[in-house]
This record gives sequence, C-alpha cells and structure tokens, in this order.
Amino acid sequence: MRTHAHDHDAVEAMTPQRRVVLEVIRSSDAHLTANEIFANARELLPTISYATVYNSLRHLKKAGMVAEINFGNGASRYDRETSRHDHAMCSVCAKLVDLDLPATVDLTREAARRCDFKPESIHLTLIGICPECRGTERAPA
Amino acid sequence: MRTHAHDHDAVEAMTPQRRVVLEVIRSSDAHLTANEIFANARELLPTISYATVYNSLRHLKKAGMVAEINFGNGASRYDRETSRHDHAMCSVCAKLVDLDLPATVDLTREAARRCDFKPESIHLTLIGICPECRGTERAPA
DNA sequence: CTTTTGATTTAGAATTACTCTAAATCCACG
DNA sequence: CGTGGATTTAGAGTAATTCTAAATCAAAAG
Repeated sequence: MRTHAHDHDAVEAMTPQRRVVLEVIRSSDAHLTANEIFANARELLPTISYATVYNSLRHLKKAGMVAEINFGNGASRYDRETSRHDHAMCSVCAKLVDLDLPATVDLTREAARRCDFKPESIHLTLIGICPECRGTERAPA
Repeated sequence: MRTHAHDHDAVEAMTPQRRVVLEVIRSSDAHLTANEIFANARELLPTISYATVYNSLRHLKKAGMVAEINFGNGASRYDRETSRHDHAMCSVCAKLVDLDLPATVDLTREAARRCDFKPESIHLTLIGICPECRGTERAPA
C-alpha cells in the first residue's frame, strides 16, 4: 500500500550514527549499557543524542546486528554477540559471563512440549558466585 | 553485638499491610505487577500507600513468601509460587506460564562447571507463541 | 538545480517503575 | 504516660527509556 514504491524504499538505513553505535558495541568485550554506549558514541560523534542511541540500538537489534540482554536488575546491556548463548551472573559483583550450553536445543524442545508453545528462543541464566568473589567471600557461617 | 537485645527484636514483622499484600498475591493465579498489587491492596486496605506495597514486597520476598520475576521488558511481577520453577512467555500476547523442567538440576551443575561459578540458582525462560495466539496468528508469509 | 517526500536526528519533555525522605503512627516495654 | 525502634504514609526524587515536534538530510521528481 505505498504510493509509488520508490527504488530506495529503505525504511532502515545504516546512518553514520548507527554505524558509530555499532562500532562502540563491537569494540568492547564488555556488555555495555545504553548509557555507556551513549558516552562512548559521543566521543566518536559529539553531536549524537541520547534518543538516537536508543533508536540506533532498536534498529541494530531488529537488523540482528546486536543483541539486547536484560536481567531485570537495571539497565539493558548490549552485546555484539548475536548468536544464541547463555549467561552466568555473579550474585556478588554482578559480573556477566557468556556461556554456551549444548543442551539448549533439547531443552527448548522439551520446554515447548510441556507448555504447548511454538518455541522461538530460550533464555538461560545461571546465578552464582564467580571465582574472584568466591576467593574473597570465603567467609564461613 | 546489640545494645540490649530486647525480647521482641522483631526487625521483620507481619503487619496488616504486609498481610494484605500477601493476600492479594496469594489470591491471584496471575503474576501481578506491583502496580496491580497496589490497586488490589487498596480495595482491601484503602489507606495503604504505594511505597508500603514495595516495602512489603521486599519484605515478603526476603522472608521467602513470594517470588519476584522480571524479564527485563518492564515491571517486575510477583508470584505466590516460591519454589524454583521455569517460565514460558508468549511473544505475541506476553502471557506468562509456569513450567517445570526436571533437567534443571543437571543443567545448573553443567553451567556452573563451565564457567566455574558456585551455582546458586538458574533462570530459564522459553520464548514462544502460546496455543491461543498460534490460533489467531496462523498467518503465513 | 529546486522541490518534494519520507526517514532520521536532535533536545528536551514525558513516562514508567521504583526508591528515598521526613514526618506521623504504632506498639511493646519501663 | 514516655521512650525507642519499626513501620507507614505522601510525595519528592531517580534511573531508564520513550515520545514529541521541529530541524535536517538524502534520494527522486520535476
């Protein structure tokens, strides 16, 4: 239902701003928050606004170029790794670690069977104490 | 290390407000948000304030009487079911369903082994399309 | 080259979900 | 009755994110 269907029809373009946001995410091995991405993006492109960072993140996510991770404890974080993977989060220092469990394909199937959902994805996060924090938090009862 | 250790020493009491909040959560089979809990609690106890609902939720959670669920997409929801269980969420209607996967004990161990965390808990959520939405969303490409 | 059209960006206001604060209240005990 | 600690209340404050409206930009059309 378009008036003309122009050639470019590019509802989703890769603009300089989006390129910068993507670059920021790709050049960090941490899982940055929107806030951190905004700060880093400003250094590369001082005029970029907060809203544009969010717009870009939504766009890049939709385009499958970044992944959003959210654990409910605060701000979303953005991940350059877009293939399905799991996470472990330290309950002491909140560190986030990537994880790959081979069992998830079966698990997804099993879960979907039990609740009669058409499976799309599965999110799995281990909560625990990381080696570093275990070292310091060794306090006995 | 207390000054006196009075007899009552009750740092955490079950007050009428907390009772009402608990009652609201227990009497619903849905997973209510704090907002919904506030609204329902007001009907039982019209003077209760928003902050008290949050205080009560924190208290009840700490006391192990309710569980908090958060999928990062918005407000936390509160669950009368406190034993460990998994969830499935419909990507179309956002419905939330409880699930019980027997494999999670092994999975937790396996995940902890891979990242060398001391395991505490595991969160598993299937994302998919529920039977009802599958019925209506049957639209082919 | 200029206009048109629609996407995009910008700055800041608005919204949502929640937490904090300070004053008022409650309650067991002395 | 008074004191002290916990709790409640109303409303202000905060953090994360979205919305809005005006400005900008870029490709296609004239």
